[in-house]
Amino acid sequence: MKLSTRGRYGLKAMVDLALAYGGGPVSTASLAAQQGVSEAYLEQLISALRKAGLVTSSRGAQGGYALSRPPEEINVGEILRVLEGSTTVIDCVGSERVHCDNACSCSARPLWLKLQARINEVLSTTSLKDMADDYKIQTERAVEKQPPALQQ
Amino acid sequence: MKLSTRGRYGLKAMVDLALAYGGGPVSTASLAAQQGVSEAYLEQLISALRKAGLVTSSRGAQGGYALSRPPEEINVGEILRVLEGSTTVIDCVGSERVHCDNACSCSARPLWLKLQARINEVLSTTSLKDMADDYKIQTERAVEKQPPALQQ
DNA sequence: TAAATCCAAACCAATTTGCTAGGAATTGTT
DNA sequence: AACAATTCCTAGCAAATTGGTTTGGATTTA
Repeated sequence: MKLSTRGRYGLKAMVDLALAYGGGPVSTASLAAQQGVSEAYLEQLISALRKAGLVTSSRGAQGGYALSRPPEEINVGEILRVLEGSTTVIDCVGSERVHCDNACSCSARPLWLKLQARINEVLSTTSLKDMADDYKIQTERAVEKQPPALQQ
Repeated sequence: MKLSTRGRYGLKAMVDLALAYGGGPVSTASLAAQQGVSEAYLEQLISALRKAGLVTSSRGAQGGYALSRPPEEINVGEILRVLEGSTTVIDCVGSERVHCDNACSCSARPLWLKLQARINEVLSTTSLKDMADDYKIQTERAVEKQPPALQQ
């Protein structure tokens, strides 16, 4: 039931893009640096997100990536579905109708359906904006506790 | 985020034991036959559940396994935790306090906590009795739709 | 034209998954 | 006492997955 590093790194990179939304494109180098993951690996993840239409890219010097839509219009479920392949806890409860020949007599099916419904609820109602906002509040609070930064 | 076959087979075996609760012990052979899984493999799963104290065993001929407690006192979370090792979607949100050095600055942490809370809610409030009851209703309904069985 | 960047594909090591195989110990039945 | 049914224990193994690295471009812009 674990999420893989793809989901973790990739989602956090998307939050970074949400925080930078409106500004210029962000390079993989800078995204990777923030998480301590290799640029090449993160590039693979972002590339998948681009193919799925969630981010746009601009090539060449000063290029990079940006969200293709405003952060409030991208939810976590979409992102994780791309990165993890699927967000279902078991194949036979997905919308893709993976056939399970004894679905109607499976003693665990009601549980899987209920569990998946709760998961989907969280994933579909949380947007990148929500995450970015949470993060801003979090870091603001951390700053308050720090001694004031030196003024230039 | 997928559950493994351990969780699926093992949990369904536990439901079978719940349905047989009060009667004599059930052998792995009969548990395995119902799911079309090998006896040897299912044995490993049940063995883990026994070591965790969820089932009791009686050796020798006519032996087998039984729930160690009434079905309403065993919840799904306990079972899956044994079979899958853990039911957390990511290590740093478990009760085991796996250290994550940037927990307080992680932009995804609020999401993981929320997601995990919903999952835990389902797993801790669903008992084996609930599953067995659902299953009984399900099969009764199936029987209604069938032509009546021959009377002896 | 050189630096920065995206893009694609192959390759690799380690781990996990999903089993199989074999035998030892225990217990009810005959 | 013999035996058949059963749990119990351990080891091994092939395939898939994970978590990357490596290589080699292709493209764009300062």
